[in-house]
Amino acid sequence: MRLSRFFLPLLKETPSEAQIVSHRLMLRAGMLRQEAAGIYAWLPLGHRVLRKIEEIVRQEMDRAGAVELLMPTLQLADLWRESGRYDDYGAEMLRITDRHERELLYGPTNEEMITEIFRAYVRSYKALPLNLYHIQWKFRDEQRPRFGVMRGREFLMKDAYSFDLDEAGGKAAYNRMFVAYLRTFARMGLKAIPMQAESGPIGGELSHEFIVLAQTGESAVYLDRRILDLPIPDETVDYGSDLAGVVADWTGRFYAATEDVHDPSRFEARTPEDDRVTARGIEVGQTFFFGDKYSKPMKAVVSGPDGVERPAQMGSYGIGVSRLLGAIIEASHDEAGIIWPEPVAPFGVGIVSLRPGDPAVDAACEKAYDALTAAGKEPLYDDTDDRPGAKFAAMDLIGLPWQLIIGPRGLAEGQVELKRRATGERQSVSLARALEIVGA
RNA sequence: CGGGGCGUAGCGCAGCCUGGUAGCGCAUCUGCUUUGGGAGCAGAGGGUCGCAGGUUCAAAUCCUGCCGCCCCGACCA
Repeated sequence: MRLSRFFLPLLKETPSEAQIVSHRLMLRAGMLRQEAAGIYAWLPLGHRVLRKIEEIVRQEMDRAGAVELLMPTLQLADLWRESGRYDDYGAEMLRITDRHERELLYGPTNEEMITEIFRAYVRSYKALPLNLYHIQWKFRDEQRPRFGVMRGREFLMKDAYSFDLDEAGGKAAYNRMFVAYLRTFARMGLKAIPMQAESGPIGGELSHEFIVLAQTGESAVYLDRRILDLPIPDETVDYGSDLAGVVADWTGRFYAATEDVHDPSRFEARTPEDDRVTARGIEVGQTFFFGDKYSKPMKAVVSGPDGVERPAQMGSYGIGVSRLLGAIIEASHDEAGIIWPEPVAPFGVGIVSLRPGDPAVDAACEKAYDALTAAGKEPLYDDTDDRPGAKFAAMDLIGLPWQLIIGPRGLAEGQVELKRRATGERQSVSLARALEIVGA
């Protein structure tokens, strides 16, 4: 992409509504525009990151055996009356009436709808286990939206729903999602720690919150340092095998709790003083196993091998896709701007032309642009007439992993400059060598 | 939902107390000069002062109501 053809409305000054660093940086980097409290338009740069995150989530869900579908944003109130949650949910649920006076709601989650779909088609244990997921916009009418995408009202969420015949099957499904979550967040460059959680309005007794550690996190967390060194299952993990051991490693060995459920005396009893860490965290996902909480009232039953019908054992598994943008920035930035982990960066390499119009500079930039494009590195080529200083500041702000700086001075000596955004490290090398280093 | 604050040009703000018909910086546009870490000079465009009433010869300014947004708390993916 040529910057002169892109839409990247950078702000030099910080809009006054933005309080936390991720919100400020997303606005300044031209990723996001607020349209109403907690409701945002995703500008091209933000949209590219959103899609990258979504794709990682999708790949890991598919790998774990989940099947993607897409449910609507609007749901009938009657469906929610079946589970009893229409009245329970309160003012957080956005309720809408159509021209026929039909009561609708903008879905805050989809347990009822997925259960309705399941019961319409699935009758036999032979179709199980089944895990269906979608990535869709949700709406929760927060009393006080804040922190940009970290706590918006409209947000993009991946939610998966597992169906099994019995509790053992349901817990195995839970474990598969648990492992998939470890992998998903790790692939985005995040340390997300599963912590014992309250299950809130979703219900159920088995639940974990996945918490990203960041100094600016919304809530305090307490954990055993050693949990940070536990290995993440690699891509060869066998989702057909028993994963209870992996889950037990992450949940049973070391203390980790959010402030809501923190128990100081247990923390001190289980964790040596030197390993006790108090930090702040951002919740990016939550897993629930809730058995027949929805399947029973909604009559989603399957026949077992014995011919007896019983309610499906269900779990649900959410990831805050749009919130992850904020969480990643909170965990990865400096004074100059964002530092994107490579897998979610909107572009892989920024090419900075220090003198557009100079034949040698133009030729070198074009060559780099073609090579990087061909190698799938998704370059962003700053071919504008801005001054060098402005270009450097812009590149640092938008946080691409690499900056390839090409100017007449260096080219005269056969060199370009390659800068690593994360470390600030620069090296002067030949263009060919620079392309080799970034993998083109 | 309790408490507080703010709505003036795309962004950041001053002006309001003490009414006299709107200003600064950045950004934008034009020209010239510049060009390796957010350039300089000269000129230009852009605002029903959140909305609706009211007071007044006159309202950004005073009064009333409404709307929107932000912050602290309670609550939450």
